[in-house]
Amino acid sequence: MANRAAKDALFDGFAEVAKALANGRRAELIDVLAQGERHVDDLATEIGQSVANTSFHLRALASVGLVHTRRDGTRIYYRLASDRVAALWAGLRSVAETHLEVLDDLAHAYLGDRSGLEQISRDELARRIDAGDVLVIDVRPTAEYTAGHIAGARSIPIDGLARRLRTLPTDVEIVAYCRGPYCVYADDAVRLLRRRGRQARRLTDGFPEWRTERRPIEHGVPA
Amino acid sequence: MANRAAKDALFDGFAEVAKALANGRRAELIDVLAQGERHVDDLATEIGQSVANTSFHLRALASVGLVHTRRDGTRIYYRLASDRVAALWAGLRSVAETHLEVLDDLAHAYLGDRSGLEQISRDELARRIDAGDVLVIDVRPTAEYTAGHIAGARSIPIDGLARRLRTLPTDVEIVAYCRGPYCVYADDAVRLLRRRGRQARRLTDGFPEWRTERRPIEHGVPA
DNA sequence: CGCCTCCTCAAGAGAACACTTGAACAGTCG
DNA sequence: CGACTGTTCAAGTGTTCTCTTGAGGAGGCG
Repeated sequence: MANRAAKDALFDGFAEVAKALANGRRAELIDVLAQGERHVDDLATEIGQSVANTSFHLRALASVGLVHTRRDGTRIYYRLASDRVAALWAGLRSVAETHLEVLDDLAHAYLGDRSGLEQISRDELARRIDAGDVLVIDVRPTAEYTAGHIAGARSIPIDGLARRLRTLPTDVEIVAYCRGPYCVYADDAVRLLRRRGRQARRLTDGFPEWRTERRPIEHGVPA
Repeated sequence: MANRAAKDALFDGFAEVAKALANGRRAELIDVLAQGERHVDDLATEIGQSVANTSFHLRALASVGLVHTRRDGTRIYYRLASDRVAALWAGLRSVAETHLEVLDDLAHAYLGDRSGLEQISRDELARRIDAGDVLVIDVRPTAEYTAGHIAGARSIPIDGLARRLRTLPTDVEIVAYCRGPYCVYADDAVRLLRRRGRQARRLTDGFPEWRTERRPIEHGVPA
């Protein structure tokens, strides 16, 4: 090998990027940021860590260019650097799902039993939206809805779903969606709705996948 | 958060896969294995490490399911678990290329000046192969050619190119390819050929990308 | 201008990682 | 069956990583 040191350094560079994803808390951050930008305090609560530690992890992500920041008043908002990062995160999940044996157990421990949980694909949901015979609810936290949501979806964060049940029409099927296939919010929503006798399914994956396919989205605060 | 411990464990699971890629030597192993299966001794030479250390890294990759093994005689061959792993590796490179600032410098230090190096896309190469007015040479080590190569390509490992120059026709353009965009073999081949007055270009990327697109490939030892 | 909020930095403890060396193991082939 | 080859394992050392605590900015708002 003519130039071993330079080759090693180059591949160490690629490894730096992998290293940024090689921590569960940073992976959670990426997963949340794939929904849209958020500020540090918020992210700390989201991943259940101290603000200092969250800031530290965000710096680790920023130092290899995976996230960018902007300031708004006293707050600093972080966002993914590009769709490529979201795609890399999706690829990582896909590989883990396919090849990492323990992942099934881990997923089952977190998600619980999904056998009675009916799902709907992005394609079918798009058709149903066009037909107009479906109510799409976004059960993620409000901040994520504001940062971007499926066009026409209504924001009903999972915490407020039970209370707001009576405001939902009874004559159409309800489709709930959240962050992605490993997010429990939509699961919880569908289970709750079905217990109350509603016709409900969850979108198989979540908002980032919808956006990545360039399907119609909207931004802005809930009505 | 209802179930913080289970969620953390799940994301630690995803992070395990990233951790497997989070080392320069393991990244080199993935890059080589994306060409096709290889045995441990061979891989150790390829990445410039001891056999023991290489075996250790391969175990790290195997423990998260990224690589599989098979035995043939006294040798054990490692291969990527699936195309998804190759795709993840490609995604990682793409993100690093786009977002990691130092990568340009690292790449330049290893690859040298590419300004005078003419490239050809996969699409165009496919058309030229159909037209039959091009000679495609595979300048990777023989083991990689044997494990799989572009249909119709001739195996001329870079070490033997100068010696075998006279066996190449002078009336067609030559296209050299190797492992991918960060591989120097094809660069060296094109530079050598052009110094000798031949018309030569390199394929922009390499064999794995060609295979991923399901373009025609062949297996087997050089003629 | 000074206080306040939000975020980052620095130091430190405990755990995990990378690579080396030398020994042990597992098949295979004569 | 015994020797050999190719591979893995185990122990050890120096380095890097994670998270905590408490102090130190940066910028806005009263």
